[in-house]
Amino acid sequence: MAKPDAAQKRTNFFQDVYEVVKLIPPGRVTSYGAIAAYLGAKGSARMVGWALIASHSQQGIPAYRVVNRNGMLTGKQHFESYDAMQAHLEGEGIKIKDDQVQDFEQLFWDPAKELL
DNA sequence: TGTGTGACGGGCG
DNA sequence: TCGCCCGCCACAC
Repeated sequence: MAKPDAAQKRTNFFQDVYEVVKLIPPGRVTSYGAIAAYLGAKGSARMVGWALIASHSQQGIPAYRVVNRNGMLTGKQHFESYDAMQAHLEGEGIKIKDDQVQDFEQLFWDPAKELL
């Protein structure tokens, strides 16, 4: 792989998470555990969430399409604005009620299943 | 070098 | 049924 630059000292794990998140189709959402499982880091969903925090340094990372297993926008407070995450999701036709994605099971996008 | 933290998930009382 | 605890691995101090 490309030699690690001082400015790009991110591990492949982070980049891997970014790639998966960028593959999430509009109007769809996924969970941290699903991405972690797809990366083979099942049980380490926390790492995915950590990578999403660092995703702010990168562009084209629709982190707002990633929610927890309950479909709740747990990471909204990490966005530019407290309601930015909800606004982005609603902009794609996703209904949000009380920081929770409506019809989450229907909008759920599993990378290990859809992307395969 | 070691300790603590964290946008989670699953299990147990 | 609701709530609490433990486990996972990478990064920051």
